[in-house]
Formats: sequence, C-alpha cells, structure tokens
Amino acid sequence: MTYGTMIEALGAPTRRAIFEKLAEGPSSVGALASGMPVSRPAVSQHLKALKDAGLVTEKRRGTARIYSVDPKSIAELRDYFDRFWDVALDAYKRSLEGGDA
Amino acid sequence: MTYGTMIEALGAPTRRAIFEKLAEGPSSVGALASGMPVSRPAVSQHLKALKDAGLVTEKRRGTARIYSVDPKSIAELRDYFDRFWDVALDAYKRSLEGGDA
DNA sequence: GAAAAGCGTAAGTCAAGGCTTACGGAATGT
DNA sequence: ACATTCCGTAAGCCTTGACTTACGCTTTTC
Repeated sequence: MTYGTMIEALGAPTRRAIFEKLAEGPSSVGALASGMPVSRPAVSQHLKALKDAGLVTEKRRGTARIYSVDPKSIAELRDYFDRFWDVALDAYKRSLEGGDA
Repeated sequence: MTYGTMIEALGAPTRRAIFEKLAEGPSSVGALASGMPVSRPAVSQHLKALKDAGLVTEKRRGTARIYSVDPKSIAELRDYFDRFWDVALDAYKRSLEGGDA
C-alpha cells in the first residue's frame, strides 16, 4: 500500500517537478533550487516528503547532500498502474458484454 | 502533459479510493457514496474532478449517472511511468559508473 | 579556531481545497 | 399534474499544506 504515499507525494506539482529533475541525475539541494521558482528551504521540505515516501535517497558529500531517485519506487508505481490496467480493462470488457444492464 | 492533471487528481486519497472502486466496474454516484465515509455531494465533486482530468467517463441511464474509468487514461499513466523508469534507470547507471564524482 | 559553504528546521502566513448542508433541476413512475 | 429518485451546484466552514524568513547545525577550508 506504499504506492499511495508515493502518489500523494507526486500530487503536488512543485514536488513532482523536483522529482522529474532528479530523474535526470543526482543533484544537490542548492543546484535543484537554483533552477526553480521557489526558495531553497521549500525544496528542502519537498525533498523530505519525497524521501519519507521512499521516492528518493540521500547521501552526503562534504557539506552537500546529494539526492537521487530510488529506481525501486518507480518500479513500484509502474507495477501499480500495470495491475490497475488489467483490472480496469477486464471490467471494461465485462461492461461492454452486458455483464450489467 | 495531461498526465500531470491525472496524477494531481489521484493525489487526494478519497478521490483515489473512488477511482479504484470504479476500476472494478461502472457504478452510479449513490452506489459509490454508500460505501464511503463521505457524503454523496462530496463524491459527486470528486467525480467531476476525475472527469475533468480525463480519468472517468459519464453516461446517463434514467435519472442515474453511470461513471466508468477510461482505460486510455490508465494507459497514459502507465506509459508515463514506463518512460520515467527508462530515464531514471539510465541516470542511475551513469551515476554508478562515476559519471560524476 | 574562525570563517564559509551547504542544509535542515521552526515559526508564521495565506490561499487552496475537501467536506457539509441546503437547494434546484432533470428524468421516471402513478 | 404530482411525487420520487437521483444527482449537480452554491455557499460556507475549516483544516491542510505550500511557501517565506530567520536561525542554527555540521562539515570543510585557511
């Protein structure tokens, strides 16, 4: 059920933007913030949320903190929508065949 | 870029719950609401949001309105995370190979 | 050890939005 | 024509949360 937390985390546009930037490669907080219309603390708070949701990981290098997306989390989301696709498509077919009136 | 609207719509837990119920088969508003801890108007408002996001479709039968998930929308979300998976995994590999220090 | 770099956190503000109750409107039944 | 069913919308409340500024901590550098 952890995909729920992930989707909620990605529901906020700014946070999803940060996540998509991170997908292109690991980055420090300052580097991320410099390319965004919000302050660095805001980015820091979003990164905490993404980390709590299991979407990103953090490692330290000097005084900097390098964030990276966790590939496993993306796989989990992908699998979720894969299963969803199966269920919905099955229900869709049944509804066309007149499973209900 | 329409997947953004979809993810934002699914970011709200109650709305995602409605969407997941609908995935099991088409349903009327009242039937959906009777199985949920929120009022019928609340469900109605969420359905409007889901419809605006292109996640569900509506058809009328008598006085009732039957909502169904749109399979195409799920495919779009699935494809989004598929692409995401490719990009992120590639970046992940590069980061391991020492593309940066 | 003092300064600088790079962040996280606390506190406070403010708009967004999720929920409720009340109401009105279209479609069916009698 | 009237009542009923089933639903969308309006208005309002109130919490959530995204954002800012201010501050303090840790790590490196000189």
